[in-house]
Amino acid sequence: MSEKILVVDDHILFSQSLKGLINSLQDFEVLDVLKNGQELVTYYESNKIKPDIVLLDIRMPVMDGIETMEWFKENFPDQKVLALTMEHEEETIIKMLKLGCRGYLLKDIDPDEFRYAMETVLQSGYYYSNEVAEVILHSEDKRKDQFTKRELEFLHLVCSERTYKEIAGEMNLSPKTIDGYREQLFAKLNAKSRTGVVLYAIKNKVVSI
Amino acid sequence: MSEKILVVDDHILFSQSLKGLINSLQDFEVLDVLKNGQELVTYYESNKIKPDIVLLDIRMPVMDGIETMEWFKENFPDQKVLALTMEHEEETIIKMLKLGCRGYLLKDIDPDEFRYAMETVLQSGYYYSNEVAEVILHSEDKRKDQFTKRELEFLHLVCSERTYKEIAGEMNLSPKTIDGYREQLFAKLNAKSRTGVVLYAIKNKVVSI
DNA sequence: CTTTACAAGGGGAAAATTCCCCTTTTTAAG
DNA sequence: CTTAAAAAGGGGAATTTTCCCCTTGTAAAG
Repeated sequence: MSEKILVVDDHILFSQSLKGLINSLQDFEVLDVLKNGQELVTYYESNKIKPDIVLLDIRMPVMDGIETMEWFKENFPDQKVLALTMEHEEETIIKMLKLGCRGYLLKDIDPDEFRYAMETVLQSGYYYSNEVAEVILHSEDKRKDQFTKRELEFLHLVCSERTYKEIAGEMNLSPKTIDGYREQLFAKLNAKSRTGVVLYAIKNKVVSI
Repeated sequence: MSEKILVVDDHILFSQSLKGLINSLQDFEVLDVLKNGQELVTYYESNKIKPDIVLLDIRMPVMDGIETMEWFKENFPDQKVLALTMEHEEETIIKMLKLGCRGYLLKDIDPDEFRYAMETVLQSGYYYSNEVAEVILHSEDKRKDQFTKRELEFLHLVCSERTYKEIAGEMNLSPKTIDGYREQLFAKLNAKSRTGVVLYAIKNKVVSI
């Protein structure tokens, strides 16, 4: 009896190719190939066969992987979902895992490991590649470097063309306090200029533009 | 007689899946699957069968797609190469085409169109998807707003923690000249601070981080 | 109780950025 | 030929950012 797989990825060439590969694996068959989270919601809302595993990309238009995981958490919290993506950014990995994702696969995984990952999830419920395990291991450490509420507020304003004086006005603070926050961010981010802070914030997706 | 394809992509799951799909197409067969430009150079330097088409990803470690195209231009200028990538950044598209790439495929192409693209390249030499054709059509317009060579050089250095004085040293210019360039960028980008310039450059993917 | 973290703030000044007024030379397009 | 663009650069100064030295008060944890 075949394990049923649903593939959700907007890169059609990839998803169709992957369908071929999965169908060539003994014990696995692809139920359908969907292009985004919205199509998946529609699929679940119709009386179609539910899959054993959902392979879910993250970067998709209309409804992305994170949003889709949020929907699963609320509607089908036990559905086994494996992220399958190029995104190896820590924040994304942690977020997906917290939302109940059973594993996180990068697209450079080889087909044997891919098959092993699916089998592991079906048997024990979770699969972590070495890279992802590293991220989880170090994520507790990283938490120590998180920003305070006020710092984060300041950081968002720093990533704009406002002068510090203007930022002080917006936050109802003295320019001297702003200078204090600037100093705190410099220390935390090992930055030596506002530009450095901005580059860090955007690069690490603390702030989006 | 089958058309011979070489797949160059570091995402193994994708490339192995794609191999399966291509091999399932009548008249096509995959010679080999390589992980980066360096592996491809090694392949060409050995006495192996040359492919009819190379499917080449851009973002790869060790030797990327651009570098690989440069190698082809110098060593096998007539080799038919199709870019196959997620990168829909205009600068990248133009660069690849200028280096002799016969077509530029995005990974959200469907398998039928994919097959048609390969057939078109084999027959007439070139294939452009609608999206890429748009880029080419508008790239002449855009050139009017493009940065000069020196401005671009400066812009990349601005998106760093170097002081203008340091940038002047790196570009072998006077700080007054740097100030001139700063002014030029401010005018072109309607910016009023270095932070504004940095935000624009990153947002519009003129500079990547 | 002490210590730490967070929030808010000060004095003073050096360094960096921005601004405002220009210049000359070379090259390419009309 | 003229004009515009690109490249390189200058004097001078105001504004902003960064730096270095601190402070107090509150809340939470040990």
